Amino acid sequence: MTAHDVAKAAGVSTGTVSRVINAHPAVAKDVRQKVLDAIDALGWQPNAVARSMRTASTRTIGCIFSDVRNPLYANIIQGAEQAFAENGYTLMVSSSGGDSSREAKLIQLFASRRADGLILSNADEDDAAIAAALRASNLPTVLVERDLPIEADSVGTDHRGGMRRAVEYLFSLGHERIALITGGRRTRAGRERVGGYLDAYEQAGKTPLPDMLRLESLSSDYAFSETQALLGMTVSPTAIIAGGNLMLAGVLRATQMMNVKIPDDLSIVCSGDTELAELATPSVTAIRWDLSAVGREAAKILINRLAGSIPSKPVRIEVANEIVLRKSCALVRRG
Amino acid sequence: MTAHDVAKAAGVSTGTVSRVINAHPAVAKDVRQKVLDAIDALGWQPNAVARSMRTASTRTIGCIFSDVRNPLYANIIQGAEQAFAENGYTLMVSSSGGDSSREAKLIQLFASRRADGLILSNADEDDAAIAAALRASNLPTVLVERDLPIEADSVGTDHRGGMRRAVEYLFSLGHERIALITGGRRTRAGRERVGGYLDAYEQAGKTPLPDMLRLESLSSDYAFSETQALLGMTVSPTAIIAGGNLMLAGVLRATQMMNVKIPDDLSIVCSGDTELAELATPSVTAIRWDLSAVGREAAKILINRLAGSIPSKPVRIEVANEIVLRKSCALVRRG
DNA sequence: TTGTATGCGTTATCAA
DNA sequence: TTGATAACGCATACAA
Repeated sequence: MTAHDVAKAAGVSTGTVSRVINAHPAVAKDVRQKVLDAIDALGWQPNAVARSMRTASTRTIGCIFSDVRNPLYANIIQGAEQAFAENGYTLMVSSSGGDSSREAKLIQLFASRRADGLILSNADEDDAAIAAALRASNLPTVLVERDLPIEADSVGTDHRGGMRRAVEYLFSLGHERIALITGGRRTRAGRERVGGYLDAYEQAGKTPLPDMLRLESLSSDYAFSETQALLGMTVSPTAIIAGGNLMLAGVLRATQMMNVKIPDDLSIVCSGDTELAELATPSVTAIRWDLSAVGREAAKILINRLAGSIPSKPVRIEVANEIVLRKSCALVRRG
Repeated sequence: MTAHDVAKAAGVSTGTVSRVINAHPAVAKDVRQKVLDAIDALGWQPNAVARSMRTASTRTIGCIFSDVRNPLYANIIQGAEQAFAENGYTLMVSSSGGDSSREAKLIQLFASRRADGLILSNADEDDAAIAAALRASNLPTVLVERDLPIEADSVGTDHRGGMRRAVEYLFSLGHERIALITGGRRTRAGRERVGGYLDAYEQAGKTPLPDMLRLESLSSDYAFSETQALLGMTVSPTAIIAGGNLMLAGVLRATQMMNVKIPDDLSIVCSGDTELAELATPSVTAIRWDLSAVGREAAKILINRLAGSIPSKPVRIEVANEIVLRKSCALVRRG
């Protein structure tokens, strides 16, 4: 079933069929109707592959994240998909498992599939192979929570400000020994979180104990083991910040196992709001932002960029965050 | 940059270039090397669109779920993606928002994009437009947790058995008034859950009170309002089963708000294990199964079907489930 | 073993 | 306003 069949059925040429489905103005009304009737009768749909071949556009966007199961990325994907779908784009998604070399391969894969653009949140900003693959692919790219040495648009949230306010809030409750468990040292998001933490200490004229910083991984398991280690110290933290939305689970597993009373013995704040934070007992104070909006903004930028309707200078969008006060934080115990 | 450029650089014809990248045996070793060198030097990658045009295969699979943010689907997608990626397939994902007419459009979209196959978990099995679109598309399809009047492979878990065992477990604790809050009446999964519940009652020679069944929606909000309604009844349930993995949050919101003591005042079981079930206080007994395996099995079936290595008769795979006993269930209070 | 030539189903250019 | 025709980049049948 091709445009040729439709043309024959409607008694016109394939060119006219093409003009009709592409809403070309120069088609007589009655001819147009004849073609539409034939399309209906035959149930023809244009072959998108052939169309892509001719137009050099697939209306397809490649998405690369470490893991689509992470609600952080699932929400971003959902927001992006909605905006893209409204504009006739389809999303190809892939999980890299946080493997940088796989990410480079995926960039090449999407390039060979002739995606029109890319949404990328890669594992390691310092891996030159990623930037190189991106440059070689020549694909318009929106980075999510990342910074790379290429000309690319980017979207993210203000992790630095959010973390600074979280620490300041804990200061206001009298906490001084605030542990930060997080990862992503080689990503903008990770660096900003640590930066915000240090900013708060510096502005308050305080110095954090170095062993309060646990910066090696964003995994739940890491949060679990580091929480145990922190709480086992002779000078242990009075508050823990879980800087990554998978980590609260690990912190809670550890505190439940060790029978630590929240917030009496320990205050907890997490970065990234989840149902777990809301419904845990006690509920957990969180740094929250609109994840769908991150995806939506990324999509909007890419759509506009592909339409040529924004200047070549890279665009940066920051989605605001806020602290949701719940019941996991209390005044630090004296003595 | 095309195969032509590579051919010129290597001093061969495009046919030879094609044979090299497709591992055709009839290529001399030295010629092969020359071509590989040229490919390397030029950094050429075959255009997948042109290749698809010629081979009538895109090595692309369309995925249609109600919402990729639902961990149920996110996990399935992840499992499927892994198996597909290993076989050179790329996933196109889309969320329908549970809108049947959008699902039909998505089926057509993926058909026009010439996906090689489909993974589908649609909202309403009774909507004839879905089956019609599927038949018209002629795409090999694997249904996930669904049954449709078409010849299609399917994957799912044993909801009937899982639910039956959950009810039997509650019987063993002395519960008689067990409420079931769930939805998906027009899906296999939903019907099986209700079937399992009724099976258990029948086998025990008991009859459930009709108002213990709340079967209108799988949403968290529905679970919230129905839990409130159930607990407000004069003859209220002593146990609630949340039959859908988004629903536990709604049940917990309601019980927390109403200050209901779990498990003293009420026992809870949920279908679909989550971090929330594990880490809530008390932890919640759950019907659990391997979600990635569901996606992986769906992918395997499709891969084999596309390779022509399975018989035309539809394949059905059932992933086993089990009940994880936690602390949300107790002996029913007498008096 | 290799090259040549054709066609996949569109869109777009050019002529009529 | 419409039709004929030439690409798009690859894979493959056929010829050599």
